Amino acid sequence: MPRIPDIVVGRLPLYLRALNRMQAQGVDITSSHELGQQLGISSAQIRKDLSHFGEFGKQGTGYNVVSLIGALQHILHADRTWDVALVGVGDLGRALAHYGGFGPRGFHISHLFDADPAKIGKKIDGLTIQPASEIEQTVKSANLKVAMIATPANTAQAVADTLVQAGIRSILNYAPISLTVPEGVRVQHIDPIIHLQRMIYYLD
Amino acid sequence: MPRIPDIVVGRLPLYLRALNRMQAQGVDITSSHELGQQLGISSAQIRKDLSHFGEFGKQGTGYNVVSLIGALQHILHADRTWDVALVGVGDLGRALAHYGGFGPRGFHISHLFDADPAKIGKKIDGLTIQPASEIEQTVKSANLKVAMIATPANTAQAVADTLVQAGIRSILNYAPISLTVPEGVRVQHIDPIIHLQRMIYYLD
DNA sequence: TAGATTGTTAATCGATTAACAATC
DNA sequence: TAGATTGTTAATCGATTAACAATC
Repeated sequence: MPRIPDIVVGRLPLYLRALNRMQAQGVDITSSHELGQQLGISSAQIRKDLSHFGEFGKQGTGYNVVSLIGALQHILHADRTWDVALVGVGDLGRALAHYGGFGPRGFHISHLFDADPAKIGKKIDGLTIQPASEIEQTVKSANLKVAMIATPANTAQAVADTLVQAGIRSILNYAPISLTVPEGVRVQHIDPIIHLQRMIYYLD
Repeated sequence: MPRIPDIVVGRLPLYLRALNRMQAQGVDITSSHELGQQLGISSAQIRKDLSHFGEFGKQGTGYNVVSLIGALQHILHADRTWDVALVGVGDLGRALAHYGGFGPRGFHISHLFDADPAKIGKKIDGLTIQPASEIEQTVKSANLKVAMIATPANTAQAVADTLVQAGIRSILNYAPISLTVPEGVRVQHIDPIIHLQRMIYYLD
């Protein structure tokens, strides 16, 4: 497989989400044009992106929704279930633990951690909250590769360091801070303030 | 002001967040190099981005943290408080309503809406949940421009249409669906699945 | 077949980076 | 002054788009 630009990989999940929606609505076949309209992306870009990975369509017809979903899931490694550690069980962490959208898309929150002694041992949806001190050993023995951080900003970097130390390679960070991680570890940041500020620039 | 590329505007909030952190740590002066290291961005890019808006540094010295914060807040329109409507008060909506990070950054959740009759009239942090049927009138009379959607996917587009109809121009969407909005309305999507899938591609 | 859409190439467009004169 | 860092220009790099032959 040739080197794929990050920006191309980043769009594949958007295609997959739109295709899943089409499938749920009973659509069998789609085209790069239709997909592009739904996503606000040009049809040429969609065809170009897909062409990095193979040929998935049929001239004159378009793409079979189900088989393109399968192909994209395979490319993204979303054709299996990934266990995920969640560190920080405050309001946001609890909302994430309850969120029903992970399971159907192949992610399973398998472990919860928190630093607050009052929370240790409590259960959320049948999952027991473990002390933060157990992160390293637990993540290692469960061989987890994916984690979410939902702690306050001031502890997020230390948590990330511990997670990486334990073998985590993908971190979804909800703490409002830029995390520094070694080469080979991926971080994605979710900070609503950043998104809001990107938009209010355009307001008067 | 010349036309600024979206991608440049999109980085300003990241600069602002890093600078706020520096200020909290008592740092008075920084440089494009230091800022870039913290964010994983080249120093040249930071200087180029800022140069779209004016001259904020001093040769040989760098940037005064406090005054660059002020300049960026002004550019982004983050030097005032924006009232925000929140539609959908499930687990996630409640977590957002409780989140303490909005106020200090100039956002104030001023109205809550939900479609569930059982929730109407209940209070969260002193704010009464209003019925979704009141969105249009309330948003208009409060002259709100910013909203967050935290409803299920199947109602998000209808909610967005109503919000836009009522004058909302910036939507932060937590529902896992691509929203379609008219020209002149900005949408930012927050969907953890998308971010997770972007990362697992790189795992084996 | 006629119509439609893919996959791909080449051209265009835009963003990033390197380098340096200006200057604090 | 000597050292450092800005703001900016020009060069490089990469991404997007337009266009079309291939073909279902």
